[in-house]
Amino acid sequence: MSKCEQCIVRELSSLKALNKDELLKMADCKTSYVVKKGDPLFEEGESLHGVYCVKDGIAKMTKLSANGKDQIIKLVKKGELLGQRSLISEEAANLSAVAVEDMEVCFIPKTEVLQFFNENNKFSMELMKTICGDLKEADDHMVDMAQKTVKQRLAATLLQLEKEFGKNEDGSLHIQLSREEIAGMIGTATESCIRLLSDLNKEGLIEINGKKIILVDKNGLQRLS
Amino acid sequence: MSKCEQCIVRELSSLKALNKDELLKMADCKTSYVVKKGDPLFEEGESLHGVYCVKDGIAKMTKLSANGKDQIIKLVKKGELLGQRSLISEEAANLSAVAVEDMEVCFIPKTEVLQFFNENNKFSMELMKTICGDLKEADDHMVDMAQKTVKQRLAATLLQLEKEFGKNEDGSLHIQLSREEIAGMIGTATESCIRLLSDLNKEGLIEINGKKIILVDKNGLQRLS
DNA sequence: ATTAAAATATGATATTTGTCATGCGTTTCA
DNA sequence: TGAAACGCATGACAAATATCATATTTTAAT
Repeated sequence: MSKCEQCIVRELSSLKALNKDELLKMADCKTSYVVKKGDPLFEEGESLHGVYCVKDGIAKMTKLSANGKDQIIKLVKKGELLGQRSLISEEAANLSAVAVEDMEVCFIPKTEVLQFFNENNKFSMELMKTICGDLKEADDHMVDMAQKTVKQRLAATLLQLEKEFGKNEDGSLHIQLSREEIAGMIGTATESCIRLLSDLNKEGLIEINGKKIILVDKNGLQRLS
Repeated sequence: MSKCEQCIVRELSSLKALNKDELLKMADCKTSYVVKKGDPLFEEGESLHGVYCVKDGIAKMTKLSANGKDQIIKLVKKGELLGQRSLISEEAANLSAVAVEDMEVCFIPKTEVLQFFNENNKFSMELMKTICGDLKEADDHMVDMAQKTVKQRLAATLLQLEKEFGKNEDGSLHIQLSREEIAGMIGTATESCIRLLSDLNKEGLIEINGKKIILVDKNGLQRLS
């Protein structure tokens, strides 16, 4: 069992507020998993018995809409925690979490997290700030959803993907999503998404090579969004 | 200065977790306001120095979009708190709060709320649960925004308005919003909103008498949404 | 290596939604 | 009290987006 004390990604989440004793305790009760691309960590409606700390890889948080399409609410990357809200609310998961690329995660049981939460003020404050940040983001996102065109949302999403997940040496987005997933992020039909990507390509704002997408004219994309 | 101890609306929010001493302390430092319909409590970008407790009336939380339209994120009614997120995040307000009808509110300074938050575990837990609830709602709302048609969102919104704010003796919605405000809730153009209300009227699902709206066929609306 | 399945791409078309113009009744206020 | 501003309503049209069909390419499985 690896030591949480030496785990770097811990520094990126609320867990950075934990002290040495708490880290030792956590190392004792956590379990590590590997989750393959496409596999779920948990499903909407499931009741969670702890939180997941993402050591590596990326997950998408999705919700199934009435018409059968998966809407992607948020992408979660290395260092972030999954399932915090359900834990606090004492409710079943509102969203599903599915690996977008192979992941390494640690599962930390509910009892431990709640104990840290109750006994370590700094930790609870950090956790709250994270959730408040999610709320702000969700509100902002909602305005975009309601008021921007699909093309504007696509441009904004591409910029966000590069900013949040970086790019490869060849300049292409590091995170590789299917067209269907991109459509699920911006809230549109897959065909529309493909079509608009083609448009952006023709307009010289991006460059498409199969699954690889390069943002050629970021200022242009910014102006568009 | 009225006593918080005897204030009924307090029971409806996280403030119900406060003990007698804390309530006495709060009564000492709070200030009461009357806010007229259309007047703002605070504006997006402003930094808040406390939270507002709504004693009576309704406020809309809005965000101005790039194209100049006000998107309504949430309606806040008697018993709810305003500005909690900004307080925890230590950030400027992300949304504006404007009275939709005449309001009575109490302002509670930041220092007090933070002290309760740090010293009263039950209070902080309640506050967190409220914010978690807001987050869940925002996520759900986002899916609707992305995947439902304007008409479906209108139907859902009308049902929500009746459920949340009740109806008058004549069966009409108690809360009176302008067409522009309803459009701002569902994220569409005012004209589209008016047109779809007319449609629902013609289809016999609702009945319109000027500003009064009666939900005639709630099952029908439910099916639609 | 070959076939089946899935993802990507594009055209044609229907539907939804936004925009602009205009009219009418109410409210506001100088 | 009369003009101006505003909210509501509707038509005409344009633009955005979804849907259906079909082809091509890529990926996965046997």
